Amino acid sequence: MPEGHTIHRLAARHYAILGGAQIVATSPQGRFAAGAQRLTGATLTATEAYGKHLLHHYDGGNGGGILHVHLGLYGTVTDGAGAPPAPVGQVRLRLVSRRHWADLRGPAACELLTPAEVDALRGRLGADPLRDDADPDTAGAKIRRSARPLGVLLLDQSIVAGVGLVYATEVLFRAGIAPTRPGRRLTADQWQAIWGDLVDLMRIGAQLGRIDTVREEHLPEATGRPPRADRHGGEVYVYRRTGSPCLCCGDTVVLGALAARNSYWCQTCQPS
DNA sequence: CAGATATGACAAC
DNA sequence: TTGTCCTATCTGG
Repeated sequence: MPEGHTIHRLAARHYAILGGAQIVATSPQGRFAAGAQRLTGATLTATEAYGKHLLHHYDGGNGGGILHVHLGLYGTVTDGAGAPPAPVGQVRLRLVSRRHWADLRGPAACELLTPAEVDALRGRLGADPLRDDADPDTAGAKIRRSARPLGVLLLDQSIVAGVGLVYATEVLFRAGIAPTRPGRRLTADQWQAIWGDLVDLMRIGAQLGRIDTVREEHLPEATGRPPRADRHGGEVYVYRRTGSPCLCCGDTVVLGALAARNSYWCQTCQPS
Protein backbone atom coordinates (compact mmCIF):
# COMPACT_ATOMS: atom_id res chain seq x y z
CA MET A 1 0.00 0.00 0.00
CA PRO A 2 2.40 2.69 1.05
CA GLU A 3 3.58 4.65 -1.95
CA GLY A 4 3.05 8.40 -2.11
CA HIS A 5 -0.51 8.21 -3.36
CA THR A 6 -1.48 6.32 -0.20
CA ILE A 7 0.10 8.92 2.05
CA HIS A 8 -1.52 11.89 0.31
CA ARG A 9 -4.82 10.09 0.50
CA LEU A 10 -4.30 9.46 4.22
CA ALA A 11 -3.45 13.11 4.85
CA ALA A 12 -6.74 14.18 3.27
CA ARG A 13 -8.68 11.42 4.98
CA HIS A 14 -7.29 12.24 8.41
CA TYR A 15 -8.09 15.90 8.07
CA ALA A 16 -11.61 15.02 6.94
CA ILE A 17 -12.33 12.81 9.94
CA LEU A 18 -10.12 14.33 12.65
CA GLY A 19 -9.30 17.86 11.50
CA GLY A 20 -10.28 20.68 13.85
CA ALA A 21 -11.15 18.20 16.58
CA GLN A 22 -9.67 17.67 20.00
CA ILE A 23 -7.87 14.35 20.03
CA VAL A 24 -7.35 11.66 22.60
CA ALA A 25 -4.21 9.76 21.64
CA THR A 26 -3.10 6.44 23.08
CA SER A 27 -0.48 3.82 22.28
CA PRO A 28 -2.11 0.45 23.04
CA GLN A 29 1.17 -1.23 22.10
CA GLY A 30 3.07 1.14 24.39
CA ARG A 31 5.90 2.13 22.08
CA PHE A 32 4.59 5.65 21.50
CA ALA A 33 3.14 6.24 24.96
CA ALA A 34 5.03 9.46 25.66
CA GLY A 35 4.14 10.95 22.29
CA ALA A 36 0.49 9.99 22.64
CA GLN A 37 0.48 11.68 26.01
CA ARG A 38 1.72 14.91 24.46
CA LEU A 39 -0.92 14.83 21.74
CA THR A 40 -3.84 14.16 24.00
CA GLY A 41 -6.09 17.19 24.32
CA ALA A 42 -4.48 18.88 21.31
CA THR A 43 -6.35 19.96 18.18
CA LEU A 44 -5.41 18.64 14.75
CA THR A 45 -4.99 21.86 12.76
CA ALA A 46 -3.52 20.57 9.49
CA THR A 47 -2.28 17.45 7.72
CA GLU A 48 0.05 17.12 4.75
CA ALA A 49 2.18 14.66 2.85
CA TYR A 50 5.69 14.95 1.39
CA GLY A 51 6.45 11.90 -0.67
CA LYS A 52 5.89 8.93 1.62
CA HIS A 53 5.95 11.05 4.79
CA LEU A 54 2.74 11.94 6.59
CA LEU A 55 2.55 14.96 8.89
CA HIS A 56 -0.11 15.96 11.42
CA HIS A 57 0.09 19.42 13.01
CA TYR A 58 -1.29 19.62 16.54
CA ASP A 59 -1.86 22.66 18.76
CA GLY A 60 -2.41 22.75 22.51
CA GLY A 61 -3.01 19.73 24.69
CA ASN A 62 0.00 18.51 26.61
CA GLY A 63 2.39 20.18 24.21
CA GLY A 64 1.15 19.16 20.77
CA GLY A 65 3.68 19.28 17.97
CA ILE A 66 4.14 17.78 14.56
CA LEU A 67 3.47 14.08 14.24
CA HIS A 68 5.62 12.41 11.60
CA VAL A 69 4.61 8.98 10.29
CA HIS A 70 6.40 6.85 7.73
CA LEU A 71 4.70 3.55 6.99
CA GLY A 72 7.76 1.80 5.62
CA LEU A 73 7.11 -1.62 4.19
CA TYR A 74 4.55 -2.88 6.69
CA GLY A 75 2.80 0.10 8.12
CA THR A 76 -0.97 0.44 7.82
CA VAL A 77 -3.64 2.83 8.99
CA THR A 78 -7.26 1.96 9.58
CA ASP A 79 -10.08 4.20 10.72
CA GLY A 80 -13.76 4.24 11.47
CA ALA A 81 -16.69 6.19 12.83
CA GLY A 82 -18.08 6.03 16.34
CA ALA A 83 -16.43 4.46 19.33
CA PRO A 84 -13.15 2.65 18.58
CA PRO A 85 -13.12 -1.16 18.78
CA ALA A 86 -10.87 -3.00 21.22
CA PRO A 87 -7.33 -2.77 19.78
CA VAL A 88 -6.34 -5.73 17.63
CA GLY A 89 -2.67 -6.54 17.08
CA GLN A 90 0.15 -4.07 17.54
CA VAL A 91 -1.49 -0.65 17.53
CA ARG A 92 1.33 1.88 17.85
CA LEU A 93 -0.95 4.91 17.89
CA ARG A 94 -4.67 5.36 18.23
CA LEU A 95 -6.22 8.76 17.58
CA VAL A 96 -9.77 9.31 18.76
CA SER A 97 -12.08 12.28 18.31
CA ARG A 98 -15.68 12.60 19.34
CA ARG A 99 -16.82 11.06 16.07
CA HIS A 100 -13.94 9.05 14.59
CA TRP A 101 -10.89 6.99 15.36
CA ALA A 102 -7.73 5.99 13.48
CA ASP A 103 -5.20 3.21 14.28
CA LEU A 104 -1.57 3.04 13.13
CA ARG A 105 0.26 -0.30 12.98
CA GLY A 106 3.79 -1.25 12.01
CA PRO A 107 5.19 2.14 10.96
CA ALA A 108 8.87 2.62 10.27
CA ALA A 109 8.58 6.05 11.89
CA CYS A 110 6.11 7.49 14.38
CA GLU A 111 7.56 10.48 16.19
CA LEU A 112 7.06 14.11 17.14
CA LEU A 113 9.17 16.62 15.22
CA THR A 114 10.03 20.27 15.71
CA PRO A 115 9.46 22.71 12.82
CA ALA A 116 13.22 22.72 12.23
CA GLU A 117 13.25 18.93 11.93
CA VAL A 118 10.38 19.10 9.46
CA ASP A 119 12.37 21.60 7.40
CA ALA A 120 15.30 19.19 7.41
CA LEU A 121 13.03 16.37 6.31
CA ARG A 122 11.71 18.44 3.42
CA GLY A 123 15.25 19.40 2.52
CA ARG A 124 16.27 15.86 1.82
CA LEU A 125 13.25 15.03 -0.33
CA GLY A 126 13.08 15.51 -4.07
CA ALA A 127 10.14 16.39 -6.34
CA ASP A 128 6.81 14.93 -5.27
CA PRO A 129 4.52 14.37 -8.29
CA LEU A 130 1.50 14.92 -6.04
CA ARG A 131 2.57 18.35 -4.79
CA ASP A 132 2.03 21.64 -6.62
CA ASP A 133 5.37 22.94 -5.34
CA ALA A 134 7.32 20.09 -6.99
CA ASP A 135 10.40 20.95 -9.04
CA PRO A 136 10.64 18.37 -11.83
CA ASP A 137 13.46 20.22 -13.61
CA THR A 138 15.89 19.72 -10.74
CA ALA A 139 14.88 16.07 -10.51
CA GLY A 140 15.34 15.65 -14.25
CA ALA A 141 18.76 17.27 -14.15
CA LYS A 142 19.92 14.91 -11.39
CA ILE A 143 18.64 11.89 -13.29
CA ARG A 144 20.09 12.89 -16.66
CA ARG A 145 23.48 13.46 -15.08
CA SER A 146 23.65 10.07 -13.37
CA ALA A 147 25.15 6.78 -14.48
CA ARG A 148 22.89 4.86 -12.12
CA PRO A 149 20.02 2.87 -13.66
CA LEU A 150 16.61 4.51 -13.98
CA GLY A 151 15.03 1.78 -11.90
CA VAL A 152 17.18 2.95 -8.99
CA LEU A 153 17.02 6.69 -9.66
CA LEU A 154 13.22 6.80 -9.66
CA LEU A 155 13.22 5.16 -6.23
CA ASP A 156 15.71 7.64 -4.78
CA GLN A 157 13.56 9.78 -2.51
CA SER A 158 16.02 12.66 -2.64
CA ILE A 159 15.35 12.90 -6.39
CA VAL A 160 11.69 11.94 -6.74
CA ALA A 161 9.66 11.73 -3.53
CA GLY A 162 6.73 9.38 -3.18
CA VAL A 163 7.46 7.02 -6.05
CA GLY A 164 7.82 3.41 -4.95
CA LEU A 165 8.57 0.15 -6.69
CA VAL A 166 5.17 -0.23 -8.36
CA TYR A 167 5.05 3.26 -9.87
CA ALA A 168 8.72 3.20 -10.89
CA THR A 169 8.26 -0.18 -12.55
CA GLU A 170 5.05 0.73 -14.33
CA VAL A 171 6.00 4.21 -15.49
CA LEU A 172 9.11 2.77 -17.15
CA PHE A 173 7.01 0.17 -18.91
CA ARG A 174 4.67 2.88 -20.16
CA ALA A 175 7.65 4.90 -21.35
CA GLY A 176 9.05 1.87 -23.17
CA ILE A 177 12.37 2.10 -21.34
CA ALA A 178 14.17 -0.68 -19.47
CA PRO A 179 14.88 0.00 -15.77
CA THR A 180 18.51 -0.92 -16.41
CA ARG A 181 19.09 2.07 -18.70
CA PRO A 182 21.41 4.66 -17.14
CA GLY A 183 19.82 7.96 -16.20
CA ARG A 184 22.16 9.88 -18.47
CA ARG A 185 20.77 8.02 -21.49
CA LEU A 186 17.37 9.62 -20.87
CA THR A 187 16.48 12.59 -23.10
CA ALA A 188 14.86 15.73 -21.74
CA ASP A 189 11.67 14.87 -23.62
CA GLN A 190 11.63 11.38 -22.16
CA TRP A 191 11.97 12.80 -18.65
CA GLN A 192 9.13 15.23 -19.31
CA ALA A 193 6.96 12.35 -20.47
CA ILE A 194 7.84 10.22 -17.44
CA TRP A 195 7.22 13.05 -15.00
CA GLY A 196 3.88 13.90 -16.60
CA ASP A 197 2.89 10.27 -16.50
CA LEU A 198 3.82 10.00 -12.80
CA VAL A 199 1.67 13.02 -12.03
CA ASP A 200 -1.28 11.50 -13.89
CA LEU A 201 -0.89 7.98 -12.50
CA MET A 202 -0.37 9.05 -8.92
CA ARG A 203 -3.31 11.44 -8.98
CA ILE A 204 -5.48 8.60 -10.19
CA GLY A 205 -3.97 6.36 -7.53
CA ALA A 206 -4.72 8.88 -4.78
CA GLN A 207 -8.31 9.14 -6.00
CA LEU A 208 -8.92 5.41 -6.37
CA GLY A 209 -6.85 4.33 -3.38
CA ARG A 210 -5.02 1.77 -5.49
CA ILE A 211 -2.45 1.60 -8.25
CA ASP A 212 -3.93 1.07 -11.66
CA THR A 213 -1.65 1.65 -14.63
CA VAL A 214 -3.06 -0.37 -17.53
CA ARG A 215 -4.60 1.52 -20.42
CA GLU A 216 -7.32 -0.11 -22.47
CA GLU A 217 -5.65 0.84 -25.73
CA HIS A 218 -2.57 -1.15 -24.79
CA LEU A 219 -4.35 -4.44 -24.47
CA PRO A 220 -4.68 -6.96 -27.30
CA GLU A 221 -8.26 -6.47 -28.54
CA ALA A 222 -8.93 -10.09 -29.20
CA THR A 223 -8.30 -11.41 -25.73
CA GLY A 224 -11.10 -9.51 -24.02
CA ARG A 225 -9.09 -10.23 -20.93
CA PRO A 226 -10.75 -9.03 -17.72
CA PRO A 227 -8.79 -6.82 -15.30
CA ARG A 228 -6.47 -8.87 -13.14
CA ALA A 229 -6.52 -7.87 -9.50
CA ASP A 230 -3.02 -7.96 -8.05
CA ARG A 231 -2.11 -8.10 -4.39
CA HIS A 232 -1.54 -4.36 -4.19
CA GLY A 233 -5.10 -3.84 -5.40
CA GLY A 234 -4.98 -2.64 -9.00
CA GLU A 235 -3.90 -3.79 -12.39
CA VAL A 236 -0.36 -3.49 -13.68
CA TYR A 237 1.70 -4.35 -16.76
CA VAL A 238 4.81 -5.93 -15.31
CA TYR A 239 5.12 -5.41 -11.54
CA ARG A 240 5.41 -8.84 -9.88
CA ARG A 241 4.44 -10.55 -13.12
CA THR A 242 7.72 -12.45 -13.53
CA GLY A 243 7.37 -15.32 -15.99
CA SER A 244 3.96 -14.22 -17.20
CA PRO A 245 3.31 -12.97 -20.73
CA CYS A 246 3.56 -9.24 -21.32
CA LEU A 247 0.04 -7.84 -21.65
CA CYS A 248 1.08 -6.00 -24.81
CA CYS A 249 3.41 -8.28 -26.79
CA GLY A 250 3.23 -11.67 -25.10
CA ASP A 251 6.95 -11.86 -24.36
CA THR A 252 7.86 -13.15 -20.91
CA VAL A 253 8.22 -10.58 -18.14
CA VAL A 254 11.67 -10.79 -16.59
CA LEU A 255 12.88 -10.18 -13.05
CA GLY A 256 16.15 -8.47 -12.20
CA ALA A 257 17.80 -7.03 -9.12
CA LEU A 258 18.91 -3.41 -9.02
CA ALA A 259 20.53 -2.10 -5.85
CA ALA A 260 19.03 -4.94 -3.81
CA ARG A 261 15.50 -4.31 -5.03
CA ASN A 262 13.50 -6.26 -7.55
CA SER A 263 12.82 -4.85 -10.97
CA TYR A 264 10.44 -6.18 -13.56
CA TRP A 265 10.31 -5.41 -17.25
CA CYS A 266 9.51 -6.65 -20.75
CA GLN A 267 12.64 -6.85 -22.86
CA THR A 268 10.64 -6.43 -26.07
CA CYS A 269 8.52 -3.44 -25.05
CA GLN A 270 11.36 -1.90 -23.01
CA PRO A 271 14.66 -2.13 -24.86
CA SER A 272 17.77 -1.03 -23.01
C1' DC B 1 1.82 -23.75 12.44
C1' DA B 2 6.22 -22.60 10.42
C1' DG B 3 7.94 -20.11 6.76
C1' DA B 4 7.90 -16.86 3.05
C1' DT B 5 6.61 -12.53 1.49
C1' DA B 6 5.55 -7.37 1.02
C1' DT B 7 4.53 -1.05 -2.36
C1' DG B 8 10.75 1.05 2.43
C1' DA B 9 14.89 2.93 4.37
C1' DC B 10 18.91 2.89 6.91
C1' DA B 11 23.19 1.25 9.06
C1' DA B 12 27.16 -1.41 8.71
C1' DC B 13 30.64 -4.07 6.15
C1' DT C 1 25.83 -5.61 -1.16
C1' DT C 2 23.90 -7.58 3.34
C1' DG C 3 21.39 -7.30 7.55
C1' DT C 4 17.86 -5.29 10.38
C1' DC C 5 13.74 -3.02 11.66
C1' DC C 6 8.50 -4.09 11.96
C1' DT C 7 3.63 -6.38 11.27
C1' DA C 8 -0.04 -8.79 8.79
C1' DT C 9 -1.16 -12.00 5.43
C1' DC C 10 -0.72 -15.69 2.55
C1' DT C 11 1.30 -20.27 1.48
C1' DG C 12 2.40 -25.09 2.12
C1' DG C 13 2.73 -29.03 5.00
